[in-house]
Amino acid sequence: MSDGFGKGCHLHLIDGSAFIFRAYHALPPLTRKSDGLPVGAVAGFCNMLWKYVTDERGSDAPTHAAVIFDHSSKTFRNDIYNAYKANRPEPPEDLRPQFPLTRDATRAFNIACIETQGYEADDIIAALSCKARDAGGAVTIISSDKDLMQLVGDGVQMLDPIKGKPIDRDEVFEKFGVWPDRVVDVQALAGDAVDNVPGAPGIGIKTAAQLITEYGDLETLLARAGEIKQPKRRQTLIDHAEQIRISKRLVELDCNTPLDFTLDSLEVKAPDAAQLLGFLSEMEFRTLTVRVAEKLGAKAPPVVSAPVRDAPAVPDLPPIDRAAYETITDGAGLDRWIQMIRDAGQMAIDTETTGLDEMQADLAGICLAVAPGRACYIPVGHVAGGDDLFGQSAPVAGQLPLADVLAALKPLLEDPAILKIGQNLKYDWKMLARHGIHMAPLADTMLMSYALNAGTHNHGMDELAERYLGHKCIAIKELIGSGKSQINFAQVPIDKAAPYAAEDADVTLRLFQHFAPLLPVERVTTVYETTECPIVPVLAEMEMAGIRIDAEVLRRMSGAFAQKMAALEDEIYALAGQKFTIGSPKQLGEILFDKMGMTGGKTGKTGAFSTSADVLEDLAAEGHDLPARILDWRQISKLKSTYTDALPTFVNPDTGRVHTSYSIAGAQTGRLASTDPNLQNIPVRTEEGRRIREAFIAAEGHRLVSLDYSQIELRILAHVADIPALKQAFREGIDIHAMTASQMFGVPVEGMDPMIRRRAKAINFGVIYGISSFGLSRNLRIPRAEAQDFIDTYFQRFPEIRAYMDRTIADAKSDGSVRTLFGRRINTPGINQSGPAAGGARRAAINAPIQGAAADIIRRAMIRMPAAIAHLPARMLLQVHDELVFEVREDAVDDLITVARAVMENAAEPAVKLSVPLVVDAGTGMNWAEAH
DNA sequence: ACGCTCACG
DNA sequence: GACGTACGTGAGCGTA
Repeated sequence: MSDGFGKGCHLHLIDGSAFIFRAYHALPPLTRKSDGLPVGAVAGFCNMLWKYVTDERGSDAPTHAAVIFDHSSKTFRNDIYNAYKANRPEPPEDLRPQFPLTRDATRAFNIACIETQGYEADDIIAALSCKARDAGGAVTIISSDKDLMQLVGDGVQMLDPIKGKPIDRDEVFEKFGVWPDRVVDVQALAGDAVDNVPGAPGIGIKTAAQLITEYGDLETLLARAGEIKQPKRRQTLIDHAEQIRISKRLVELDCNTPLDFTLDSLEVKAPDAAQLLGFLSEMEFRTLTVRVAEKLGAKAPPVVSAPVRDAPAVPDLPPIDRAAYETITDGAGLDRWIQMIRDAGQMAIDTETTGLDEMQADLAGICLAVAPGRACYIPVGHVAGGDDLFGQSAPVAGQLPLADVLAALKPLLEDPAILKIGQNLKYDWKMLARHGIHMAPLADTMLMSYALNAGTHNHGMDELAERYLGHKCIAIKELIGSGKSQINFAQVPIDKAAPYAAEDADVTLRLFQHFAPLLPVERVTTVYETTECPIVPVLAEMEMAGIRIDAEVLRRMSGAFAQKMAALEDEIYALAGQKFTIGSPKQLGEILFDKMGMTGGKTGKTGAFSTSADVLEDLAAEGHDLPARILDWRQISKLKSTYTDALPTFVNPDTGRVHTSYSIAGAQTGRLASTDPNLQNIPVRTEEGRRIREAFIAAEGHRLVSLDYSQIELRILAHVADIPALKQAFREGIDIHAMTASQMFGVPVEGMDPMIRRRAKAINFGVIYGISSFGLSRNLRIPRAEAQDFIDTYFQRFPEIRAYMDRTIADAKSDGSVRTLFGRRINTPGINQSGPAAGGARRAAINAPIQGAAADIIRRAMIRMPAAIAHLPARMLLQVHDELVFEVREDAVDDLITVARAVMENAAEPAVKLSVPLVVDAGTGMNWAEAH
């Protein structure tokens, strides 16, 4: 062949079997809708291949590629050692039929698909690597299997497909303690429980590496085993020499595995659109089919029936056609649309504005849609491109006046018989509220997706459109650019803006039609109707109210902090013996650990030293001064940059107040999140930090009132896990942590050692988070075994908690989701993973119903609050997860506390009758520090 | 853009 | 038998 494999070529070898198992464990057990064929692993496999194929690699792109599979479980290694891989469990029932399908998938992607009877994939990969390397080419093995690491080096590298991280000689050395050419020796000694490679009993990787390093290689070691000093180790090696040699043959990969094809035949070919799409649609992978079709510029074949959860069959809709949208520039056109909306009884609406801060942005236009494909754009604020000499831009001619448009739409927008459909309607609600329009009733596609899909994916419109409509929206960047040259939406020419804007309304309407029927099917209608939608106007009003800030106080604090930091910096440089960037963990780590030789481990990921407060506190406790000063500096620096410096920049010049924005669908559990600025993490735990709250002040003649739920998550735990001891303690109003300590350690509550109570408190919190002995030991700085003892005692004393945890995990596994008391669903797609990720998914699943129920309760309180306090000169300003902050005229403080407390304490009812009381603590003052 | 660190519940 | 671990967030900084 003229262009045969050789120098300059790059061969990619994909470990297909590993892909399959990873896909199987990462995904819920999907089945093909039409016949129930299990296809979850195939789906994951295809997604991974597609991601691999579309990955941009530039000059590193492969010229040749193959996916290699294990042919069967019996290989030549079983002739060497018949127990080889004997304790491997059989593959799960529903995975087996998927093996041949993954081969079909590989061929459909037009990638060479290789397997050989009697050999493992690893052997074929080894043979191909050797052959390609000898021909002068480069090889990348896409796998993280440690058994393949012996092949690394000399033009052969590995690539971890999950982390996307190359594995080179250094990584291999880190793992095995020897270079790749001696890896088999170490493996032969250490053995492998998973593959049932015996090795030498009692010798692990560490010892093996040490021995090999000392003696050079395995044969030398075995020959000179008699010289080993440690008697036990010496005897082991002598007694098991044969077993070790067999082990080596088991782990050693053979470059001479027969291959019945040439390297040239592995040349990379573009996928054949028809073949690939045919396969994907036959598997009924709707989303992927659409995505692939789009990328290949082909028409997606119809997918007859779609996978269940992800994408139910979409009714026949006209395709999205941006040319079909109208631009409304005259009164007659507007009237016609108003009539259409009245006839339809619903409208999708989206406002286009000059910025993202809805407190300050101006309206550029409004888009409406009444049916899929029927959408319009009403420009009202577009201006000519460039600014004139005075920084003013001239309005573009031919637009309807803003006031006229709003006057015409107001009756519709406030008509209780017309449903307003939007994506993130809080934004549009606030824009319109500034013009005196109070939209109702509302339907929000973002919140529908949140009710259905929390935990599965995010809920931005572009993502939803791609996922559920198979449509890629115009990116806003294409219109307004990005970075320094970014313009605002009003400066976009109307003919460019209209298709983008109208498309948003069209897409929103289509998403609404997609989601609306799913809410009852998935039993999330109640959550959506009672805790998602009604919170929109409540939050909008809170955000518009804002909170008053004393910027002068903050500025003074900044000045004081700056002085303190300067002094600390001098001290730090002196202690370190040099100047450096204190804020750089990298430089700090080098100084502490390399230069000054303090002891502290590296972290896994980047290999950098950890300099977190945890580590520095330990060092400080050992008597080092530098880490202690660094901790001081960090604390001040944080307070200054994040709070005292930043907060004044958020003061709105028109209102003189700070207006945060709450994201309703941001957190997976139902909690809100606060941004721009985040007012949910204002310091409180240290005295110095707490003083920042003094700058949050009430308006003239007013007070701030803070009401917060006491121990709400533990109370919920007591209720849902049905723990009699805990419930009774809450009913009797006794100190819950002291009670726990008393039960665990058998000491009386009276006169308890605070240390013991602290431990019980840590365990109580640990339970909510899905406790582990490791976490508890770190938190309490006690040995792991001791932490484990505490946990054992705790579970013994409160067995209901263990039962609750097991139940929750089982639910998550069988349903793919967990629910709160109020029916909120949080999906748990990672729960069936294996490996380290599984632990995290399990803890998240345990925590979600508890944190989520607390979030539901305070949401319910917030929704009822405006009506409950309407008769009082008071308004709700902030929410901090279990706390509500109000601004009240000073003569109405007591009334407000009485009313608001009642609303909060009864918020679970009537939906849920809790078996423990909810208790709300109140505080009041001129500022937030006093009130909290 | 990403990781580290740290503020909150 | 090892893995890496408390749950949920957002912001500022340094580094790439």
